[in-house]
Amino acid sequence: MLEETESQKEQRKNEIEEQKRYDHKSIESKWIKIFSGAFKADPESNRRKFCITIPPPNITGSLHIGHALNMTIQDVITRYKRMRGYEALWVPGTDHAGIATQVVVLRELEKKGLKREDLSEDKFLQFVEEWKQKSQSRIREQMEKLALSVDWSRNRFTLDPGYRKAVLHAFADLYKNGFIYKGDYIINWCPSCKTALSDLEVEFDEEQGKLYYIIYPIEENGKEGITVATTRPETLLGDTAVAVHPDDSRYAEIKAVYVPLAWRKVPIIRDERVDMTFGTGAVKITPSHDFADFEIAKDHNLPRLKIMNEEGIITFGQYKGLERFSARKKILEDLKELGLLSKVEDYKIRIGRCYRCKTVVEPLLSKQWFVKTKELAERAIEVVKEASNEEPRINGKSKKKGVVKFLAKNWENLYISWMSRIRDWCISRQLWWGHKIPIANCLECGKEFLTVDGTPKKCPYCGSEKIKEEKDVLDTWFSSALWPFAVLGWPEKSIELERFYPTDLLVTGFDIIFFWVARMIMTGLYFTNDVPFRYVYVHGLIRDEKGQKMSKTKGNVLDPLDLVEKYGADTLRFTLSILASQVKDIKLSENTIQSYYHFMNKIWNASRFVIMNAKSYEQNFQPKSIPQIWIMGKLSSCISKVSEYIEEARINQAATEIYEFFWNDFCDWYIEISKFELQNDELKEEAQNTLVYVLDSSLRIIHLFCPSITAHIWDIMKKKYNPSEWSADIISFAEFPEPKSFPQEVVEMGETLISLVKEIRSIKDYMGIKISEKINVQLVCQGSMELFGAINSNITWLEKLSGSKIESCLSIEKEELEKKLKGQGDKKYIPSSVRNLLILVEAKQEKIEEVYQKIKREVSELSAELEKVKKRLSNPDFIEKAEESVIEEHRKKLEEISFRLSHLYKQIELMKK
RNA sequence: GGGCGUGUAGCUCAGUGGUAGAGCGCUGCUCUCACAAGGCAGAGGUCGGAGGUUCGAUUCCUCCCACGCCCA
Repeated sequence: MLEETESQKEQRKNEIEEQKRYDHKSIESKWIKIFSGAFKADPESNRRKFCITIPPPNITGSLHIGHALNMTIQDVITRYKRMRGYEALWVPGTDHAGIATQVVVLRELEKKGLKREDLSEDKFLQFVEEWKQKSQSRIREQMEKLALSVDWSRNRFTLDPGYRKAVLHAFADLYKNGFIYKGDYIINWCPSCKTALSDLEVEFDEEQGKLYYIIYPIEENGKEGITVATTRPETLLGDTAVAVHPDDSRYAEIKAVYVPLAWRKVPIIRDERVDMTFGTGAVKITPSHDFADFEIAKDHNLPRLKIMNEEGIITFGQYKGLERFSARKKILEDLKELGLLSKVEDYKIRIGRCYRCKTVVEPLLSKQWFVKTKELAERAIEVVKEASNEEPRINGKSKKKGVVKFLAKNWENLYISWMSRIRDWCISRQLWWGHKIPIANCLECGKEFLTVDGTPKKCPYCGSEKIKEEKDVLDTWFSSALWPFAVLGWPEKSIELERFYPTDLLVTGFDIIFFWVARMIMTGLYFTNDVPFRYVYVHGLIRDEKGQKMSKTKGNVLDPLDLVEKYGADTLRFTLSILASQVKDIKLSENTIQSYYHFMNKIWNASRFVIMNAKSYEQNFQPKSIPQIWIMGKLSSCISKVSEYIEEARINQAATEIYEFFWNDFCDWYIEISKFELQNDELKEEAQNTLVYVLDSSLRIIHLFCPSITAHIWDIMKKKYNPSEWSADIISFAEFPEPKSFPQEVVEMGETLISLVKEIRSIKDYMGIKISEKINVQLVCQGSMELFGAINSNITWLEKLSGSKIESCLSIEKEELEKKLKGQGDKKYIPSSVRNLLILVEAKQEKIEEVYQKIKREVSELSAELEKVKKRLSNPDFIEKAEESVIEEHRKKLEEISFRLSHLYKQIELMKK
């Protein structure tokens, strides 16, 4: 797949060697093409499987930065599993998003001067079809630019023919088994979208409104009666009762009142649900236009009277034809005139608005289809509760089958509490765009029947051809509830379903746990008798740098495509990964993204160094020097940690871990040290091997987050070194690195040597000595042969990196030490230490005073620390109860501090002389 | 009103029952042949407040304060 000619080889060589700066553009455009065709999963392979289905983006437009976060998380985990040897399938797709798409498309048409009323359904569907195709190709392009490892051959859409089958099958099954019913019910109605909305599609907010006190007279056209308080006076036209609390003595005598303006005589009913303290304690009951009233009316057998139509226009009496808010005005005027409006108060009301078009939602009585949820919810709660004590670890060992584990407990609680209060789910929508409800009615015998198998011409009961099909469509969430199994071929017994279901992980934002996650679990259990996914990872929302929600109207959106263009997908993905936290929203600014571009540049340049300096590579090598063993040891612990974090879906931790290893350990130290090893004939070869090995492993890890840059460099390395172990064509299919073990004491020796360099640099700095200026240093090894040997065998880089001339000895005579500290001629030494290594740094006479202050401060800090440690160690409870390792650490620390202090004290004394 | 979450360096946030971390910003030095989008060295925090558990709390518990979200 990646064969190349000699001239291409030359070009490649020049590219990495000549390009001093990382440039994402050409690299990413090359690799996203390769990635887009590379991840076709094979159901027939005999690897373990790992499967994710994407939360399908709506075809309302393009992807926003939240999608980028969501998809990055999925990709990191999928790529990890794939590199760990799993047959990984990540199914992409899109959602038709009934109401949302209809709103957007109608808006588009309005811009062209076309109104909904002027359109036929067919015409509209044609427009939507065009829109869909544009939107889908835009989404695909965006996803490809994010370098996601999805299987494009299995791309799905919630309204494609295969999916339609699944939806029909599901509806028919639920219908036949009595889980779907049709009924008159009060629902949320959007007069602008002209459709029913589910409870979840209404957004409630406190708004400033008014509370109106209206007198309901006892006599027709009278002035005396019961005063009721309401926030929606226009609904009084539909009142069929006034309710009071049974214990409310104020109204005990009154049996009936007249509804003003409508002049309907209605009973006073007594119901415990009435709040005696609200308003006057008497409330109007409008069964057809209020949820609570609907319930109360049902229990008291009150008539239901509809006074408003689907467009929010009054259909009753003298107010007929008035829009609801103008009707309110007119009714208030009329009440005032009659003296029946006794008071108006400012009042904060909870107003529900349509989540798509923000129109004030009207509770309305209407005929709708519902799914009975109680029974379905019970099982869906069970499977989450059962997983409650499982480890939050993907494929954790003790994971039971058939349960769903939320990877953060708080979401689990939220899910359970919501599911326990679930109401029947209104699934019919009065839209053009969606799955038509597969039901028809016979106009002759009046019976209702399913039309799942094509449209029947006749009624199956009486044979009449006069039938009427349902016009309503299904709630979008009805079809997306089937997503995890429908995309795998359900209801067919496909090989994919067999092999990849139940899926392993769902990654989603918390805002759709109820809309979607809960419903998938319910339908999954019902239809497949299994959970749809084993783990749910819930991530936060992306906000702008001020913590505000991003929205087009606020103009604070960050477009992922813009960001990819400017900084590259690798940078964006790494930034999102390192910021991705399981509990909190993410505040993202462009500045942050920019700073991680530096990391890409670092990867690029470190790779340049390795590729330019390592002429060959032998994978099976034994690191020789302390720095080599040190970096290999650090790499191993980095690998272990990253693996663990990924499996716990702690993406940010994993990203931080590799970032720090790569930059701080590999670049800042090992590469610097290797510059000297490469000039040493004895170490040269192993240094090259170490460089290539560590870079290779690092790239494989970073690949999870930054696919293109790592694939690009790895490809160059593969062609250059091509060891037999690198069998994969591209890094995406290479094995994830495995940790190896190295002698701990050597790794620690490496740390000591590095600390020594840091210490000398630091001393030089506060003495005001330039980096380029060399100073004399004497190291006293306190009798440790290992230390003495280590210093001598690493003397070249120790001297170069610390900017000093080092002399070392095993131990030093007391007199000689004092002589050095007191000074001889104009030479005087300053003591310092690292672990048990005494460092004597030659100081110039005129710098001594500057150093004195610094040492004094250090002494006081160290003394305080020493006291603390001493106190703790002399506490018998501590010795008795603390863990042995902790005590040991404290002892070591005590030793180290005392060692260090003793020299500093001496210095201060001597300085005073 | 109920529930959940958050409060750590100037800013954005990690993290942990045993000596406080990163990035950006800031100060000083430094173009050393992978990288100045770099390197080196620093300044800066009683980890929101008060109690409690513990040998030991920034971490666990309780209460309080502030902010945010969800539900009524």
